[in-house]
Amino acid sequence: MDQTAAAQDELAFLAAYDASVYARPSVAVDVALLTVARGSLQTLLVQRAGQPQQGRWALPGGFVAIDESLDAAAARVLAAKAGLEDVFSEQLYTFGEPGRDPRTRVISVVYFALVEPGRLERAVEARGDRQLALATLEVAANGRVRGVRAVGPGGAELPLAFDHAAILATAVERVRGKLDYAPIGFELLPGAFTLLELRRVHEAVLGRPLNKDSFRRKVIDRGLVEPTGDRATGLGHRPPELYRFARPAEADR
Amino acid sequence: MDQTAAAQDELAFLAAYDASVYARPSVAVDVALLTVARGSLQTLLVQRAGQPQQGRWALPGGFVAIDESLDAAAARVLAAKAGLEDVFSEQLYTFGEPGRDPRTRVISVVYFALVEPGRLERAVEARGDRQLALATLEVAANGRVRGVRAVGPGGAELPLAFDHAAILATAVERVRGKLDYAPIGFELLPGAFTLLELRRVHEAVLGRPLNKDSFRRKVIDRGLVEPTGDRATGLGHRPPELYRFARPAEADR
DNA sequence: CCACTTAGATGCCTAATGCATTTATGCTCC
DNA sequence: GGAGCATAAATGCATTAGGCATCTAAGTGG
Repeated sequence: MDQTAAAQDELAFLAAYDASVYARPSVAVDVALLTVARGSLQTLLVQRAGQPQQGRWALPGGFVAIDESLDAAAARVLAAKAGLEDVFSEQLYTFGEPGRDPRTRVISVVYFALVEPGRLERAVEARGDRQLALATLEVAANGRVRGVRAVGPGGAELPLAFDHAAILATAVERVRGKLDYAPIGFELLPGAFTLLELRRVHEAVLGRPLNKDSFRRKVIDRGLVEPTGDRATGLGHRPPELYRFARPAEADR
Repeated sequence: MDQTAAAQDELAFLAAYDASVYARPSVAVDVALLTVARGSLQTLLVQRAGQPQQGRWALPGGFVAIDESLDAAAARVLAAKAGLEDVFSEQLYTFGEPGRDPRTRVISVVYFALVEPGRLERAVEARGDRQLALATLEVAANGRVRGVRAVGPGGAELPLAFDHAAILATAVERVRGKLDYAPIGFELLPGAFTLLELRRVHEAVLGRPLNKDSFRRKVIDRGLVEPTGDRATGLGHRPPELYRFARPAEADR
C-alpha cells in the first residue's frame, strides 16, 4: 500500500510537472463593474473587435503582467477601459475551464467592482467609445441566481462573449450575499442620500422589495448611516433627511 | 479628452500584451484540507523537501496541467498527496502577489476541502509518510480571524511556508462564514451522529461555544437533520438519538 | 438500586422584524 | 393662499428566533 501510494504520487507529480514546464496557461483579469441606476443593476461591457466572438460583448479585461499583482491588474484594467480610478474592487472567483477561450488556455481571475452610477456614466461618456456600453442586467432568479441577460441602452439584448454570462451571474450572487452584512450601498451612492434612495439600491441589487420601516430601523440602529443635518427639498412632499455612511465603530470587530 | 483616453487605452493594452506574450506566470493549485478532530480544526500539511523554504510546511499543491480544469487539478492534488477521492472541495481564493514564491511568479488558485477526520487519519496513516502531517490549527481571532498557527501531533509548532499562513486564515474565515447558511458539518461527520457531536464540530469551527437548546431547535426545525431511529449506547448516560443529514427539501430554492 | 451524567422537552424573556397607524411637512394645483 | 397630496418619520403591536432556566428521561457504573 505504501509503495503503491508512493508510485501514484510520483506519477501524478511528473504529469503535472511536465505540463507546467512545457505549456503555461495565460492568466487574465476580468472586471465585473456593477452599478445601480434607474432601479436596476448595470454593468460595463466592451464589444469585441476581433475574432473570436467578434461583435459579442465582454467584461473589460486584460492579461496579468509578470510583475504585477492581481489587484493591480484589476485596477489597471478599470483605468484603461473605463478611465476609473479608486474604485471599490474585490476578487470574485477564478474561471479556468480549458475550453472557455477557443484560442488558448486562459485562466481568468475575475474581480467585481462597485461604483456610483454618476461617476460611471460620466466616465463612459467622456470616453465616447462606441464599443463601450452600460448594460442593464436582467437577472433570472428564484432564490438563487439562475442566469443574467445584458440589455443595451437601446433596449436590445447584448450577446455576451465566452462564459461571461456565468461570470456576471456569480458577481450578482456575491453582491447579494454581501449586502446582508457589509455596507455595500456605500460604493453605489453619492456622499449624501436619503434612506429611500439607499433602500432602492438594496432592492435593485436583491431584486425584491424590502420593508420600509424595518430597513430604516436596521440601518439606523446598526449605526451604518448618520444624518447630515440637511434635507432634500424640491421633491413635492415632506423633505427627507439626508444621510451619509458612518465609518463603522470598529469596537470589537 | 477622447484622444488622450484612447491613447492611454492603447498603451495599457500593449504593456499588458507584451508581458503576457513574453513571460507567463505559472499557475498552481493548493488545497487547504480541513477536518475537525478532538475539538479543533486540523489541516493536512506537507513538509518541503527542497529549497526554497526547505523544511517548512506547505499546503498540498501542484501545477495546473494545460488541459486540466482547476477543479480537476484540486482533485488530483488531493488524490496524489493524501490518497483521498470524492472529497467536498470548493474554490477559495487566488493568491498572486509577485513575490510570494521567490523562484518565479506563481499564481495559486486555492481550494478548501472538508473531510471526515476518520477518513483523513486513515489516509495519512496508510501513506506512512514522514513528510505528511495532520496539524492542529490554532486560530487567533477577535471577531475576524487574525492569524493561524499550525501545531504538529507532537505539540511543536510547524512553521508554514510562503504565504500559507494567510491562506489558511482565509480558509478558516470562509468555513466559518459558510457555517451560518450551509450544512457543512455534513462533510465532517460520519453518516450517523448525535446532536452533541454536530454541535462540537460547529463549535470547533467557530471557535466559540454555542447554546445547546438553540442549536438543537435550529437544526431540527430547519430540517437539516433527521433521526435514524437508532440511539448511541454505552456512554454512561441516557443514550442520545442518532441523526443523519437530510437532503434539503429543495422546494423553492 | 442509587447516584451520575447527558438527552430532550417545555416555558419564559428579549430582540428583531413585518405590518398598521398616526402625525409631520413641503409642494402643487386651484 | 388654502386644500389636498405624497412621502417622511415615529409609534405600537404581533410574530418569530434565539438565549436561558427548569424539569423529566434513561442508560451506566459504583
